[in-house]
Formats: sequence, C-alpha cells, structure tokens
Amino acid sequence: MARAATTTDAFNAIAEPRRREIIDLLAGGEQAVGELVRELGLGQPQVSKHLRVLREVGVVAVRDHGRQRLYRLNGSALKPIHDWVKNYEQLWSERFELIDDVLTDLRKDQADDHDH
Amino acid sequence: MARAATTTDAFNAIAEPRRREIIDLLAGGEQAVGELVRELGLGQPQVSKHLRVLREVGVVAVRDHGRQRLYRLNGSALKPIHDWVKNYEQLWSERFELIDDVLTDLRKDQADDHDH
DNA sequence: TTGACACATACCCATATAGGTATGTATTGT
DNA sequence: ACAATACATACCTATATGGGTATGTGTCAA
Repeated sequence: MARAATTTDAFNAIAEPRRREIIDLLAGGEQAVGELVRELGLGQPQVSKHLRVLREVGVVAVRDHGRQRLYRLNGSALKPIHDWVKNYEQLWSERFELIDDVLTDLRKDQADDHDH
Repeated sequence: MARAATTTDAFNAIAEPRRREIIDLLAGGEQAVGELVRELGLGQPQVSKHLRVLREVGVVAVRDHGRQRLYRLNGSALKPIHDWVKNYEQLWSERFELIDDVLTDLRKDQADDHDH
C-alpha cells in the first residue's frame, strides 16, 4: 500500500509546507487565488491544486466573486490536530521539566534504598 | 517532485495513523518492539519501520535492553506542531463563536446605516 | 462577438512511500 | 556450539504525490 492520500484527513493535508503557508496567509482574511500565487511565488496550477486538497479536507471554503474565487479559512477543521497534540503539551513545558526532575530524584532514592 | 519524505519533519511523520498510535502507546511509558507489535496488530517489520521514521524525526528514542529494544517518547519533538496549530485554536472556541456573532451584528448594523 | 482575464483541470514524470516476505544480526538459554 | 528469540534491514509492488506545461471553462470589458 502507498502512503495515504493527502485528502484523507487534515493530518495528511497539512504535512505539506506550502499548504500550511496558505493557511497562514488565509488567517489574515479571505483571499483570491491570484493573490496567493503572488505571495507564495508558486505557479497558479500548483496553488489551485493545494487549495483543492485543503478544500476536500474542509480546511478552506470558496466563494465566487466575479471571475475570482475567494478562499477563506475554516479553522475548525484543524481541531482534531490540536486535540491530538494537546495531550503531549506537558512534555515540553517548564512545569513538567520540574516534575520530571523530582521523579528522577525519587527513583534515585528508591535505588539507594535497595542498595542497603 | 514527489511528496516530501515522511522523515522530513514531525508534520510528515505523524500524518500516518499507525505512527500516531505508536506515540499514543508510548505515552504510557517505555515499551519494547514486541509489545507494540502485539498492541498494534501489525507485522514486526512494519512496526520497526514506523519506529525508524519516528526516530529520525526525534519523536522517539531507543535504549538497548538485552535483546530487546525499548522505545520511549520524546514529546518535545511534537512542539512545532503544537506551536503551529495553537495559532488557530481560537477559531473553534466557544468564546470565539460569541465574538464572531457580535462582529456579524456590527457589520449588519453598518449595512443598515448605509441603507438610509 | 471577441479578446483578455482568473482559475480549474488534464496530462506527464520522478520519487517516496506502506505493507508483505525473506533474510541478516545480536543476545540469550541450554 | 547451537537453537531460539528479538529486531532491523533488503527487496518487491502498487499507489499517490507535487511540480511543470498545456488546455478547458466561466466572467468581464470593449
């Protein structure tokens, strides 16, 4: 089996750096494809394809405006990612570093006790 | 160009569901490959390969113990993901929904004013 | 109506998978 | 020394990719 499709879920969709860049740009508000093309310095078809992926996983939505297509962010589609990674937030917090030190000391004391 | 390697960064590494599952399992503490194999219901070579990817991006670390290899989580490697997605947390919070409603009302009032 | 514009889609190609199977390597027990 | 155990790695295959280029589709202006 090959790798899962980029359109499988948000996890796969945001693995691509340009797509995260697009999301960051749309955080500032609705934008047309042409603007994104200029800001990204990518070809227009490439940008359109990235936008398609983001659309399919629900991270962005489109709106027609004359001959332009305005894309906007739908941040809630990123919630599953946040929910998952949030479980590990404590693992790099300063508070945890302290707790970790304490636990290490406790284990050390236990080892000393067993040495007797 | 093809898709970026899974070992490029944590974003690519965690796109694979089984690798997230491994991370979740290791959150409970150090585990040998064989235990992970049983818990995942995957082949041993497959698990070893997933572990290799996670090792290369620094999400897990290994320790030799006899003929076993004990893997442990290094959660701090997930920080970049958390840092990135945290910027969008407000977009689905209840608090934001309320702010959004208020803004919508404000815009509506402005439109009414212009109608006069 | 015609041309210009904004965007989407259809191809082509090189590449990196993820799973499966077979095999190599190091450690342990007898 | 030898078999068994625990992992890692090599190889194969089907598949989806991201960029590039060419082309299709819908909208606007003259």
